[in-house]
Amino acid sequence: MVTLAEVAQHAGVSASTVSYVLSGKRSISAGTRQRVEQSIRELGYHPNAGARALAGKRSNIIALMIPLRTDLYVPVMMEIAIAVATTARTHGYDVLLLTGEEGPDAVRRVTGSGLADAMILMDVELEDERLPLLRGTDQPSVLIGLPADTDGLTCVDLDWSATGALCVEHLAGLGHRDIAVIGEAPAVYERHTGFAERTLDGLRSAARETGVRLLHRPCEGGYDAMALTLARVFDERPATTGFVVQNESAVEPLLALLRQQGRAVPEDVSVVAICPDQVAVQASVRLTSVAIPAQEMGRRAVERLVAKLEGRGGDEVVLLAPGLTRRASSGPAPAAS
Amino acid sequence: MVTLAEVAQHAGVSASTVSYVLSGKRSISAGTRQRVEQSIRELGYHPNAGARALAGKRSNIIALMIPLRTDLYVPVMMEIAIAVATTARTHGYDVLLLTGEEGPDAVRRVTGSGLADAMILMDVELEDERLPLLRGTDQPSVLIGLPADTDGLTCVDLDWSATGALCVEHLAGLGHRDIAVIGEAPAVYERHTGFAERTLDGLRSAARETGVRLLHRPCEGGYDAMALTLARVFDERPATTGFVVQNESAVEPLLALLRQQGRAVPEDVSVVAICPDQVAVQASVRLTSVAIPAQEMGRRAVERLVAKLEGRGGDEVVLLAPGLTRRASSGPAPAAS
DNA sequence: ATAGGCTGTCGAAGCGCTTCGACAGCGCAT
DNA sequence: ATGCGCTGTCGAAGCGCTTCGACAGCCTAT
Repeated sequence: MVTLAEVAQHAGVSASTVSYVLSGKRSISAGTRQRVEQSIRELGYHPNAGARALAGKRSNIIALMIPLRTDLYVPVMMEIAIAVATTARTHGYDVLLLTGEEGPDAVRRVTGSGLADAMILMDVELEDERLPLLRGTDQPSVLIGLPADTDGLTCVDLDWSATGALCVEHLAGLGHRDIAVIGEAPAVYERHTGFAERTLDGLRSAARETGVRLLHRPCEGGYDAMALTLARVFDERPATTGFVVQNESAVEPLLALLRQQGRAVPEDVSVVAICPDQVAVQASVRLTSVAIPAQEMGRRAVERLVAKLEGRGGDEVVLLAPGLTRRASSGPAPAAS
Repeated sequence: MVTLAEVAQHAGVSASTVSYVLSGKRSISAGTRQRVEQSIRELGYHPNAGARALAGKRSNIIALMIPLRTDLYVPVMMEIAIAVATTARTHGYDVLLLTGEEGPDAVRRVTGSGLADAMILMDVELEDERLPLLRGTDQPSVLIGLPADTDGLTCVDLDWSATGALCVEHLAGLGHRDIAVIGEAPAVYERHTGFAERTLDGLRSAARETGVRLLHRPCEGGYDAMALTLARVFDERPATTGFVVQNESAVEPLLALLRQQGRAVPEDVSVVAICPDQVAVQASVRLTSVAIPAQEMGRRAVERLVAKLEGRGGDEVVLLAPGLTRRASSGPAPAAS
């Protein structure tokens, strides 16, 4: 393994000079710089990460804590993770992957050991047990998701409340008066995951304002669960003509069931999904949807974090504005029969 | 930040003693050990990762290189990544997340800087450009996937050839004589991803042995692409009664289309999928499937890697035996009309 | 009683880097 | 011609840990 000292010797300068060439923290004459850079290339030098972290007091690593559960929004999580990794690299950081499994201990371990300079937390619950630790340390962090109390925290999230409202407004504008919401699995609500509850708030208040009747039913993914839920919905509200689907894995089952029951989309029933665009366009009916901007969430989280690491900017809550794309699954409400 | 020296002082011993308590590399009297452990707890000490890496010449980090593409097998990738992270933790390692984006450079960077002690590569192509680097370094690595030449490499993968064979044998055993294979997207074959080609080999040789006619068609995910592919299949081979689907995101569209065309599953047409079990049971017809054991692949990869890091065991190719689970989507071939 | 071997602990060196203060050499203003 | 401030480079200290050799004290075999 090539060391700084070897590079220095090869270039005929001192170790500190090489270090300054690398960091740019002091001015170096053009000639020296070139000689050093040449030596670095010739020897294939890579600075040793451990030594760097020890001497420089920063590891250039960002920890990313992803949920252990694979039941929820897998493609979204994956996309966020990849966006985080890619964006981090463009800022010179690597990403350490932590699973939610260790919980608060992972936070303690990482901050305590200097393994990472900062962390990004996903799947934040309203009263997350990791939050007190984050508030109690001076290590920068960013949450993807919004807890109940954002005081002293930096958060990046889709504006779920506005997302919910957008869905209802779209359907209401098309004349639908009875709307059913196919929600996330019950476990998601029990866990008090912020986005689910906020979406519901948005849906409800928009329903109130537009005078629409709203029926919300949590639903596991999959065909059987959806069949059961759908039967109950039409049982309770036979006049339902609009659906808002939040659970990605309930979308295709819903469409299949509606087709099977002879309800045409969008002639008889309109469907709006909250899901990544890719899912919306690949479905059996091209779905009117509000996109979950996973990539942007990951990117923005890293950018906020890097800003904090560089001393720019403090705590802030970034809420991304939702956008609805109209596709083939929504249309005017059928004339009342 | 608490240091080793502070712990030592607090416990009334020397720094090296504390170090030996932590590492267990020399015997320590019970009394001393207890006093040291007590001090560690009281002070909330966490060893500094950088210093440890520098002095100990190992970072206790495993690098995991995942594909940048989000078009392929996302849930499988995610599940593997999580299994890797979890298993690594049980062996005392953390996981660094690299995206394929940097390609071979990432390998150089990580091995050169001592950032990670070892690496796991996913999405390995038959002639992967990262392989020469791996062969040329003494840093241990494990591939998830099988390149053309496995000499000097350790690989973990599902036995895709046997997987393909299993699918055909199952359908042939049920009396199907004409089988269509809905493959991965064309891009996957063009990239020469090993698993796709190997599966095809397995399918073909089993078809030869069982005297079954096989039609293979690559297919993008989504409803529209599937519709096109399906039309072509029945056009070319009207007598097709069996389907093997490798592309996860083509499964549900296929089922919907068959239903729409009045072909009952499994009475008229049988479907076997190659996908994670979760997908198979959540589909609109519970699918007969060969599972992709994502978790086990991740776990096994880490275990091989840790073995190599500890000097146990050398290169080895681990092929996991596939298992077919019969569910509701396959049945006897209909009597020839 | 004495030599030899353990066991448990310590001090010091060193891992490869960053960074601070020092200073040589230069050009400029006086 | 002298002094001053720059610019570019260097040497040394130190980051927090691991590990090696040394050695004190004790037990066992002679």
